[in-house]
Amino acid sequence: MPVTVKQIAELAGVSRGTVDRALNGRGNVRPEIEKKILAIAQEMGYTPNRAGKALAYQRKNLSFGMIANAEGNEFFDEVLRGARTAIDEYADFGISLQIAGGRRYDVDQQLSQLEQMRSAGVSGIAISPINLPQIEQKINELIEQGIRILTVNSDIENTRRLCYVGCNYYQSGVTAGGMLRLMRPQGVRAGIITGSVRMLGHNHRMKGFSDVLKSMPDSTVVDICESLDEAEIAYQVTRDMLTSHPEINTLYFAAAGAVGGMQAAVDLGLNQLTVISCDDTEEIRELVQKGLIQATVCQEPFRQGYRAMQILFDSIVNNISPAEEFCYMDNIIRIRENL
Amino acid sequence: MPVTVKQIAELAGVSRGTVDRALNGRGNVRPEIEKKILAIAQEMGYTPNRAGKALAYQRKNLSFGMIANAEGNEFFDEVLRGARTAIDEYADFGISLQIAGGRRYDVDQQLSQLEQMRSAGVSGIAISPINLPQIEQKINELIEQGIRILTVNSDIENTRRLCYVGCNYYQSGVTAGGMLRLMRPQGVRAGIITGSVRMLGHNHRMKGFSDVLKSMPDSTVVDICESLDEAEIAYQVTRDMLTSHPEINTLYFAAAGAVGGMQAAVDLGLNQLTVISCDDTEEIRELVQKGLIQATVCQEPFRQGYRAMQILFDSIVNNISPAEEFCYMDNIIRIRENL
DNA sequence: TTGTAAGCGTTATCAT
DNA sequence: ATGATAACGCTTACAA
Repeated sequence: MPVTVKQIAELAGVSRGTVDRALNGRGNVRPEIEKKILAIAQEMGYTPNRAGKALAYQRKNLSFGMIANAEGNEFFDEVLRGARTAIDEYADFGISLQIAGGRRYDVDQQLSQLEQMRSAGVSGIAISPINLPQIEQKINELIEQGIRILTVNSDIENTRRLCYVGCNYYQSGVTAGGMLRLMRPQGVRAGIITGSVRMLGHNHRMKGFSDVLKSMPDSTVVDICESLDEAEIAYQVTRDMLTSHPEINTLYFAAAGAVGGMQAAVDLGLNQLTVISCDDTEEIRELVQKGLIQATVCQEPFRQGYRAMQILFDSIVNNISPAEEFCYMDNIIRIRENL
Repeated sequence: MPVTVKQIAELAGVSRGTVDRALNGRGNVRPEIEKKILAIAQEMGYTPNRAGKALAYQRKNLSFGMIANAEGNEFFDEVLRGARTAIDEYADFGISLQIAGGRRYDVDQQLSQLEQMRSAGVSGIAISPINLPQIEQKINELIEQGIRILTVNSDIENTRRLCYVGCNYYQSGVTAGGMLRLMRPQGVRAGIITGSVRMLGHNHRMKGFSDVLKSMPDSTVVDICESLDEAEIAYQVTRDMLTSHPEINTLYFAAAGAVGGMQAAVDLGLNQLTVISCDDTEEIRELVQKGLIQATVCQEPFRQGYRAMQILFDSIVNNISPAEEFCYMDNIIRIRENL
């Protein structure tokens, strides 16, 4: 039988209002009474009833924000779907979700989106931040004003963000390397196609992949090139790489770009390559289905969005801080048979 | 702004009580009024507020039951953990969980557990059933009396159970076969160690695995043996199999038994085997870590328990039937690098 | 500083 | 058959 505010009030010989003030540190309670109330609550193992809270919270009309600058990106659509699913589960708290999309890598846009969220009065924000000092500063400014902020999918330093929710990029690379180890245990000549060497996550993936490679006999990374996440560029750089390094027998796509890149391999008539990629967009799935990609390492985008909202909720509504600073998703291996 | 019973009542010109009776089919409402109310609710897109419901449900003191006869089984512990986690999230509905454990394969025990749940007045039961007619009959009897029942991890036929929640065994076998395809694309001579040929799930796994093997050049299943999920038996039958078929280069453990089986392989000095197993108990993880098992195909036990409770809840509290008759978990591939 | 009372949405009981 | 009312637990505006 769970303890209620009412019971605590009776035991402490005060009213429910006073208990509420004490429990939630709203002030205006005589210190000795406050102590007594907290002690009783502690001893009886009081946990607020979620339903009661929800009903009362409705009138507050809280809202959360999500900033992910990746218009029409299939991956981020999943993240958003996860976020919406979580928010739907908080419907009885009257919490709504504001979403800001837009172009990638546009600093001014992201700054103004943050500002707009602030003036809209959101209580918390999940953001996939551009890794620049101006953004750091703006984030800290909002946090200063009491807004809870966490990062999703990519992280940023020097801020007091609640936590990071997303891929463990290094381990993603290690896992890709592990699949390679099982498929081609030696004599690997790998070409890596990354998104951008300026993207921390992509670099961590490459590091993880390379670290595994180093432990394998007679295996090396031959070359690295950048796709900038564009199919045409991916096509060209992959084609160039494969042409100038005919010894390459393995490709690792550490970011988007597999579609363009594999087209190059097909055009060059290379069908003995071992290929590993990231994520499972529709296009990637097709390539896995066709056998052009042997395995792809995925990062649970849905859960990223879901967990992000869950953590904001716990922080704002229940005043519970995230258990870990880094909330990593699982690195899921997909092959043709378990797509 | 969500619609409430109160609003519907005003619009229909009746009291909240009447709306409640109409909406929940409790009877005692004039048919014309009932129709009108339902129409309004439909049109306005009424969905009951979860928090309000929770508060009201508290006094009902509902309870769910879980029957899994596998005392101290690491796998089922995870299923139970998932179930408990879900129930904790329904704490504000005042729902509790009754768990029945005990010995495996004891029909009388399971029958009496079902009976005990009934007399304890549970509203729903998740059961990992023994696949026998007596159990079928008992399950149908309870369902007849209004108790919602679903199966977890193993299924049973000829019942009106809500749905099955658990492993897609066939696809689990296919996935294992897929990993083999990537690691040893041809010339496979496979030995399979199953749990029991009387276990449907194990058979489906073998079928899936064999189907993939058939599509691979020069590959066959050499022999199949039963471990009965006991380490010592697994040791002996694996040892016998490997001794009488020295051509075996691949092992597939379609159930528990990998620990005993791999001990046999080690004792025989066979260290070039490709080995695939199921699940990720502590012992399996060790074997993967050591490199004796290359990959293991897991079935999300936590989520099985969690989903089972979620489906019971939706059925009982929200009167929503499960979307699919088969609620399959994902088949997760684990290798050393993403354990 | 503290208490009172109303309100959130749903359900159940008791009158009518 | 229907309506009125209270109850669930929490928050808060207002009164004392």
